[in-house]
Amino acid sequence: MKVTIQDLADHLGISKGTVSRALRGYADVSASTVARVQQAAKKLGYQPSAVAQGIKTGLARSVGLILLPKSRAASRPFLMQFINGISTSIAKQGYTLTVATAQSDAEMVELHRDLFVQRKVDGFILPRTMHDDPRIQILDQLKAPLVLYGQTENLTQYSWFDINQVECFRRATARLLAFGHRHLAFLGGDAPLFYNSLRRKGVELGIQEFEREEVQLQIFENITTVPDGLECAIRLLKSPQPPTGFLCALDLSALGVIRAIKQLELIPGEHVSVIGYEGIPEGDFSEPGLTTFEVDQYEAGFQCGVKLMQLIHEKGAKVSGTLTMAVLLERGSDGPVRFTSTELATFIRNRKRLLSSQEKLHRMTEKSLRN
Amino acid sequence: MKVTIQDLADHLGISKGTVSRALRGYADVSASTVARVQQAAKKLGYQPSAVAQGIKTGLARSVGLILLPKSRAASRPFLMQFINGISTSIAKQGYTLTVATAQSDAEMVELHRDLFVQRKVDGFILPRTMHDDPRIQILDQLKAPLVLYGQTENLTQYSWFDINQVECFRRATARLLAFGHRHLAFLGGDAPLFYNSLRRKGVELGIQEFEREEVQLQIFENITTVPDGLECAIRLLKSPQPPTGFLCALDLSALGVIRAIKQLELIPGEHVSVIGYEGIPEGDFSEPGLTTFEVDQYEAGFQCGVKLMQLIHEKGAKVSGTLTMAVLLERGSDGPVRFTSTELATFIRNRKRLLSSQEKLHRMTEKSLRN
DNA sequence: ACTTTTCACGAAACCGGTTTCGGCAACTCA
DNA sequence: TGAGTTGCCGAAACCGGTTTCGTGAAAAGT
Repeated sequence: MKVTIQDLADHLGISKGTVSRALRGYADVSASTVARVQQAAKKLGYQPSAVAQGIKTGLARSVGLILLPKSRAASRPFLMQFINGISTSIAKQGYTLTVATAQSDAEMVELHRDLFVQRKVDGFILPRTMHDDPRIQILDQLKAPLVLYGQTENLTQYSWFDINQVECFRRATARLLAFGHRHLAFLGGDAPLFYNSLRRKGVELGIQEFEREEVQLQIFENITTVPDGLECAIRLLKSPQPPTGFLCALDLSALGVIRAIKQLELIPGEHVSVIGYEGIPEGDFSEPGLTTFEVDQYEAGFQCGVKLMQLIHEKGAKVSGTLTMAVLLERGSDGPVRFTSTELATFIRNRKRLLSSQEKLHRMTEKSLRN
Repeated sequence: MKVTIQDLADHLGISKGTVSRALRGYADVSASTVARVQQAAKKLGYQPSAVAQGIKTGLARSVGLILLPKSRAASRPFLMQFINGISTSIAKQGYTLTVATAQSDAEMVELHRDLFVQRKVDGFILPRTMHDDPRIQILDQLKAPLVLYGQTENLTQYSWFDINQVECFRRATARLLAFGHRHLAFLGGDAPLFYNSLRRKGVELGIQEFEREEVQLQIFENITTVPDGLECAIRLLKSPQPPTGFLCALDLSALGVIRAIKQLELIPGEHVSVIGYEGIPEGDFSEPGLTTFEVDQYEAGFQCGVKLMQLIHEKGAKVSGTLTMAVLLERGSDGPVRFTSTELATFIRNRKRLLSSQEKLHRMTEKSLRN
């Protein structure tokens, strides 16, 4: 059924060693033999077993990506394009991507170890880097090649790729300040993850650089889902000193903030501004559209794949880090400030009363239109 | 660095054959030896190389999933959960998921062949089944185990898992008919894919079962993206005999239809009804929310994984097909009919004029509220 | 014409496991 | 006590490749 190198050798009447050398391109095989072997291989549909090759070379020709599907909701949106990017970049060298899922942080670390010692993969791509990432620690011990998607401490020791998130959030902050907002809130994401520090730092940097007036900043952490963002924003907006601009570490929480604003019968982008980060497709369907930084996840995966291939193939290859930018998508969720924080608080407090009268008027309008 | 079975055998002073038998659980190894071996294996961190195992057993302990990332936009949304499902179900037997991407249909078929003859994977899961699917043909030749996510011709020969899409669309159609809609449009998806026939059949069945009055149905194909849906709906709604209800094979096109409705200053769910299929997250952020059938992609992946494991391990295992239901998410994009098709046409034609007068009233209202 | 080099290939070791086979020692049974 | 079992393990073959080594024949050099 399956044709092996021995079958091919028998068919040609030569030794399997010669067949192998012919196919691997060694110099000490005559050109005519090489041609005969290649032709016969094609005819019989022979392709060397990656498994058998791997035993001698020590390489599985696969790289690993391990995901934590359930626990952190934020991991979902970005992954598919990322996977595509990795997989297309490594395909050029005959590599494939091995995807596994862990149910807990502990299992995640084990899985990395197991997959590597079982030689199922030759290296890893680590997304969602943490502070003192336990995956890195164990892979260091095993001397496993790895590329970070994201940053961490001791960055010079590793290859990594990342978006300049500090700069993104510095710009986002400067933007809101330029719009006249003076009361800002930063809704951070997963506190243990490194990205969160970077994004917060960007906000702080943006405020620090701004020297015209006093700026108020409130900081929150672990706001990772739409309900999180919704609830947090409602609380803040009902407070005596509500922020007029929200900087959200994640699009998902930003979408929650937009919902909160609308729940209070305010207009996002007009009464209150929101900026997100990541560029998930949902942001294009909310009303108004979410202003956010769009990350090219395909490119990120692609670059991570390239770096990992270098690490695996060029022994003693130097590690390298790359920082790129995300592009700002200006949609409707932010804009020039309309109220100061104090005015906004008053506006929200009086809103109920105003609303009822507006409702009445609106019903009148509708009726008059129908006739 | 890496500890092999020989290292372990030397360390214990026994032969590697005995070590292997001890770890594989053969009966002819004394209990005490088994214990010693297991203990030493744990201490030295020994795990057999999957590569070396594979050469003898002929199994790579991996299953393949090949994607076509770029060409068809509709492939994106559902995949991440699906991947999670596969990967967790096969993890129990020590299997991993190998994901590869092809850039064209032809390359896709080649990739399936290559991955299997190279023994990189032991079987495949095939999503997005087509009519006379070329992947199936080649894998049949190779006698490669496979599981379909979706249906196809000659279904009894294969293991497959699918949602009862015919029933979903029958119900969707019955629902719109019960709401009083009599002019319907079906916006089909990728014509070569099998799902498209099934969903269309569901619509036709729903209409056929309805015997009270005459129903008009317009059918379109290859409406797979938001812009596709938008453009198609605009055209239909501006026609003399516009549909009052849209049945969309894909959520993405349904979201485009909703945009079209709003672009014409109509209210989705009130003036025109829309129902989608799949349950992508974007549907929850459009306004109104998209009424759709939510597919449990995780479960789908999980079941496909289970079936494939059976095929690979139980030789001569019987193939099996499973059909489940998606659940209807009633959000706001559909509802009782308000206009007949003719009335709707008139309404749309007169809308511009009405709008300007409404605008005037609205501005008055706003002004009165501000003071 | 004889030696030296080059060319092209076969033979065999090797990679890290699994599995078969055979045999020694202890144990059972007549 | 001797023959037949049984338990346990080592030796070796094997899986399908890669790579090293050695060698015979042809080509090149003197």
